[in-house]
Amino acid sequence: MAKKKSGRVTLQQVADHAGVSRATASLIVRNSPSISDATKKKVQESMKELGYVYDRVAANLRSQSSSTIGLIITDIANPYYSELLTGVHQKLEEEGYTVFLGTTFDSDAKQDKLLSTMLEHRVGGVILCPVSDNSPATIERIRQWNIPIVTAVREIPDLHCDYVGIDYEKGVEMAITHLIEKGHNRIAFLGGLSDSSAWKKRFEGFVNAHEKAGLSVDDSLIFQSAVTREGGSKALDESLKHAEPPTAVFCFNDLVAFGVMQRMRELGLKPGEDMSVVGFDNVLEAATFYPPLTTVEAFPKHIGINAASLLHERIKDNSREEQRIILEPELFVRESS
Amino acid sequence: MAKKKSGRVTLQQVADHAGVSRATASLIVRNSPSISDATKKKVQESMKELGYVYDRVAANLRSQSSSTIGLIITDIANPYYSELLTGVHQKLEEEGYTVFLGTTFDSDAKQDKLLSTMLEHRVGGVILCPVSDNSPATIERIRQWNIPIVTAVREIPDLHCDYVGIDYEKGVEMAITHLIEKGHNRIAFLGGLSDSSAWKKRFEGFVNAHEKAGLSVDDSLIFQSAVTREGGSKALDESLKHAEPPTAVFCFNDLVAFGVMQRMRELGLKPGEDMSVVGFDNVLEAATFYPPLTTVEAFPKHIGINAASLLHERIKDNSREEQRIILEPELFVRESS
DNA sequence: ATTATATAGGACACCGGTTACACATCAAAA
DNA sequence: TTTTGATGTGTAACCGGTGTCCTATATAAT
Repeated sequence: MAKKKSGRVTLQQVADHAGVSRATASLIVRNSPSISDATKKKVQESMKELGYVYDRVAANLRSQSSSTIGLIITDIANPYYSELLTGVHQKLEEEGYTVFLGTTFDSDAKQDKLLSTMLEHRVGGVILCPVSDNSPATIERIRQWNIPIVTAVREIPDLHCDYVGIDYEKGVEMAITHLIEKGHNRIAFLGGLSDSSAWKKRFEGFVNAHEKAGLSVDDSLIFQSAVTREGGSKALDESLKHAEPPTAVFCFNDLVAFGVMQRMRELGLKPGEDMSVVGFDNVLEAATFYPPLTTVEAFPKHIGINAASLLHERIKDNSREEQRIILEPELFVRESS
Repeated sequence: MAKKKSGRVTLQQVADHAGVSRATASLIVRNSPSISDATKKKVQESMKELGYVYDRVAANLRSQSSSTIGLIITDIANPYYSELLTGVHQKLEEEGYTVFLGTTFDSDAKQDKLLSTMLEHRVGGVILCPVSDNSPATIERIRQWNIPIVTAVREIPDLHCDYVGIDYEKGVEMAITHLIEKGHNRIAFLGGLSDSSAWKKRFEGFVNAHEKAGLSVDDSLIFQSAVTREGGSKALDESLKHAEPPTAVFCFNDLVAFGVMQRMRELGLKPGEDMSVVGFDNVLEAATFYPPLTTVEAFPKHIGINAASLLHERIKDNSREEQRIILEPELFVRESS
């Protein structure tokens, strides 16, 4: 928060310099058609000469509009989110929005604060990748503000708003079915926390695939952990302590899978040979990891683009029917399985 | 850009509801000491009841201040920048700033547009990771605006402003000296474009290390490429066409090194055995790649934190002496060499 | 009782734009 | 000649806060 006695050139100064009124100058910056070419040119020259910089903030204040949107994600260190961010940026910059970025590190409190801050900054709307457990208070606040909002990646239960995500259940089912077809029947589920909705959806897919193959799920092969490389490493250790260790592991996401595979190598195990590993997300690194990771493409960039489009639509008409876009996942089989 | 006939609650409404003047209410949101506890409480209750949201934009307009800063980077897909971003965020959120993010993809035109947009949004200052070649026009514009600005990662020649970076020359020298000590004397330099200042600095380090060891640099072992995985892959191919191929390669950065190592495996070569590879940056992935990459730590997060601090200082006093912070690089020897 | 000094709160202009509306000018239509 | 309408520009209020200055009341000091 800082003071800046800026020597900012104002529209008034431009108008004075060009010998017109401020209103006329204003019409020119917004290139209104009802201005003669002569005055237009005259004023534009004054602008250049004085080094005029348009003040979008003042303009937005008066016109009750906004040219910014907020993007709230959980962690930029996760390439999944940086790809999503790329998608959002790409789409919204086309539309002339500038993006406020905030990261929650999966903390509800932080998310709450970010939402407030962004509102205070008059964002036109928000794309929110919610934390894993949202307090009812947060949900209530969002609902009351009635600001254009699109959730992405994770859905907030009970909050009815636009949403973009993929069919996690189906994605996991594809991955597990693939492992079962490869002959595995003791498949572990590593990583994630079972109280998050993201985990629950994945788990349903996990169960479905087993059921369709006539197998039953062994609950003792479920190992929760933080959704990080380190979490994956620890979860693997736990799973290997099992009396009858799994022959294949499904990881909550690619980050966890990387941790698992790294740990396997440390223990002298070869991913893909001694044990199959599949991940979820298909971040760029998945294809270049050694061995390349079998994983489910989760289209982060597409999610970003779609979320941006939905937000743009909603900003134009906040009362329209709410929309959900669920992208179809895709399995990429590589050498880790 | 969107219109929103917001049902925003204003300070006036709060004041009316509480039976005080707008000015008094204003003093309360800024918790001025000269307000009695009774009225303070009364007004705060009105705020809660009406669901008042502070309008930082209007406040900033009047007080000629800003609570936002702009961060301009070249590419979020590069983990180096996402780590830098994390550092910036961490520091500036402490100070109460909100961050506008923009990515240039190394295009001067895009950078120019982003700078304008951010100025129009009244940012209090900008942290700029400049594109590799800045047009003189851009430089002149930045200079004229006289806005608090800190450059990071790359320096802009002729633009005198605060800067945070590392000692690239020394970093490369450490890496090359390491290779020479391992017995290599035909070392290739892969990736990057020789007209960027970042490339030139690295090259100086490359030359210095050779000179100190009494070796001469073979210009035919320099292969430029885009600073991406694909670029690295192609550069490696080129280098292998050489009549007398190198026994070790130095890569412009880790991304290039990953491309190089991936390509090596495709060709049946083992990084670290058939050919040594070193990178630059030490992104998180470097330690978990297979084989783990020998590389020079470039402290992106620290750069971010330092840049944020410098910017904060400069915003407080734009006329102070310009500062440069050059961090010392550090070599991480791993299995790729 | 009178003056001095805080203390609490109000009135009003202002930040840099936009907008509704009024007004002047000039050409074409009646 | 008067009316009509289109075109181009000015006037003044307004967006939602902050800053400056001023007044009313209470308390303390003389």
